[in-house]
Amino acid sequence: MIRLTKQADYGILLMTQFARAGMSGLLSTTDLSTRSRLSQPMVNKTLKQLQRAGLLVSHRGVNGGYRLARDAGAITLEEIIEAMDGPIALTECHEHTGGGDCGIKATCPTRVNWGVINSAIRDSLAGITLLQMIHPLLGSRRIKERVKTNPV
Amino acid sequence: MIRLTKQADYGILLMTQFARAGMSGLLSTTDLSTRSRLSQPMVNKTLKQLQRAGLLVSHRGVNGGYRLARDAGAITLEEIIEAMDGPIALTECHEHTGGGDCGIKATCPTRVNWGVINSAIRDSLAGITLLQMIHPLLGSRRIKERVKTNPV
DNA sequence: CGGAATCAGAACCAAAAGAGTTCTATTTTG
DNA sequence: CAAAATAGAACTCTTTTGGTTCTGATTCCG
Repeated sequence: MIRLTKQADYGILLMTQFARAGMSGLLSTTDLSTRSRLSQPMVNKTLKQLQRAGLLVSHRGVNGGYRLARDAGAITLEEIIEAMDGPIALTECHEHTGGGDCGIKATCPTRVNWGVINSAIRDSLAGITLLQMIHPLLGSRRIKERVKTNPV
Repeated sequence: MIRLTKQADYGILLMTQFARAGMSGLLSTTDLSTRSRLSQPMVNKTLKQLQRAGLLVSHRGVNGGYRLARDAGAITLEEIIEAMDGPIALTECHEHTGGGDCGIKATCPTRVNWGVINSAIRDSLAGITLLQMIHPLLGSRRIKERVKTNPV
């Protein structure tokens, strides 16, 4: 089953909370834990990962918390998912990071197609911003139209 | 990490072998095991799943084997992947089969977007046929162009 | 200055999923 | 009937995922 991990799901959920709070909204782990009904340790872990990926900035100490590192319109689903789950690539031989090598890379006849497929999927996710996620009707109408008129 | 399971990978690999053999090519488990360097039990398991999904037809008995149920141009990656891995849906609440229900389905603000994203990905995979997979340069040039001019 | 609140990072454990093998039918051919 | 092949299920081992816990560092505020 091709599916996002729960981690990535949580990441997106929490990021939309930040998006609603705006650039200046500083939210702590406990804030978000009550808002999202996720356990505090889970929220904590997730936020730390998003911070390490540069999507959130942190402020320690009393009254600390996290806030968006960039405007919600400049953060895409692709970034959030990659921050949580690692590179998006359906096949190992096409990871961005270039790790896998199946041995027949140079001559593999289907390799070229996989590259295209992977980037199609990445582009789909890179085309959705946090801002669009919190304005579903507006965002999706635009996307739906594009998809309908331009099937891959 | 968003990734195909090995099962799906094997499924695609074996299906391309059938595509090369043509509609009338009858291949047995042992044939494919030697061709693909996969273990015989693994090939066996994979082919059985593809048969159950209606992508291959089987012939039992001596000199038996499998062959394509349809023309290679009429079989898509989406079908193969769904046959092996189950429904393609990044989020549980959007499975084709309508299983998951998170409880806030009716009001979930990001639900609409996920539907769009999922179908964009499904469409990407439904747009690639087995025939295109065995003619990589031809197939991918066409797709690449579409993707470039029409980002989702 | 000291304690409380908050983030940082790593280690750890249990549950679930994935990968692969084995075993027992059933069907077909010669 | 024997051999060759698929059909289907069960089973084990490993890896991944989901989640918690523990220790340490930083900042604010009385």
